[in-house]
Amino acid sequence: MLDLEKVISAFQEAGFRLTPQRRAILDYLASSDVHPNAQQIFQAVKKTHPDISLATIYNTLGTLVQLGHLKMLELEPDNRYETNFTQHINLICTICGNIQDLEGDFTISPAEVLHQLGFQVQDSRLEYYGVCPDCQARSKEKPPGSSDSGAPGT
Amino acid sequence: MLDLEKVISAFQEAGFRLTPQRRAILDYLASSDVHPNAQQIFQAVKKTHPDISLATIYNTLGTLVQLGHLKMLELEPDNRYETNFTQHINLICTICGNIQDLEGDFTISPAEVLHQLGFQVQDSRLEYYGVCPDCQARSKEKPPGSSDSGAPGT
DNA sequence: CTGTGTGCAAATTATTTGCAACCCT
DNA sequence: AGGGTTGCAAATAATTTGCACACAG
Repeated sequence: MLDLEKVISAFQEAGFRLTPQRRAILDYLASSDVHPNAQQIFQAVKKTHPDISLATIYNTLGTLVQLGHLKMLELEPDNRYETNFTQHINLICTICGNIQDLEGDFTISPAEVLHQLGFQVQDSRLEYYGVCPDCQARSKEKPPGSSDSGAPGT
Repeated sequence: MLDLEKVISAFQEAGFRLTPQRRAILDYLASSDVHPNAQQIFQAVKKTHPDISLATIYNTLGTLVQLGHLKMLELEPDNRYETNFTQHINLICTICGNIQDLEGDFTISPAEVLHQLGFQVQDSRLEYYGVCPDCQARSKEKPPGSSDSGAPGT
């Protein structure tokens, strides 16, 4: 899923070093099709880097999210990360916790999902993230680059 | 948004008491069109019940979620709650944090959202929660009502 | 050398839990 | 009286941060 080469070059172009720890995290993300949380990544990377700390995991994940190569899925009780940036649906099993990607647009109905994949939809959640009209207007008042602009971050 | 009478009777039919604290929380939820988090509810209810504790807020919210009258929105850095159970889209502004409900089905495109509401979509998230095929098969092996059935939860 | 990145440990924050007192029925 | 409910405080747990050392450019 994660394009290792692209991420590595983007990483370095942005002025970040590709340390062994970061490389190991990237390798894990590139090799797995799961939607891991920080702990899972930590445990996996510890096998080859026993001294790595959770802080490094979080640092690297944060950097990857900033660079746009990783997406954070806010899911109780912790956050999970995914490398799939296509418009897709996450099918989340409320019993086993498994998350499956369903490629395609958003127009597929729960009934179709059940018919095609056997996934029984009980609930759904759709969110659009962006800039509301008020904040758009507000950003036009002050030219961008004013002193106190809050970080628009994700 | 929240149907006070319905919730109150459901509350009592389920064997829960309608205490003044719970009543105050319900009143707040019924009166506001925001998607509050626990802290906001806490602060609001404290005005009339200065001694109320956060634990009571969480208890009540949990009960309401169980009874199906409240929906938890997992959003960093904390959870928010909404009373809107219709199929709708949450428009979340990444600058001011405001959340607006957009009624309707899921087929409206980001371009349409921008055109109709002026909300500039940067990212989206769609999740279907339910039971995956494996877990469906597993539940058929043991007749329902076996000893260890995990709570399917939200 | 210089500064980025790391590991460690402490700090922060949201949420949960144990428990004694309380109040409704 | 009795059990659900509360407030308080302590416990959990995920994530962030401060800092000194390590290492790469």
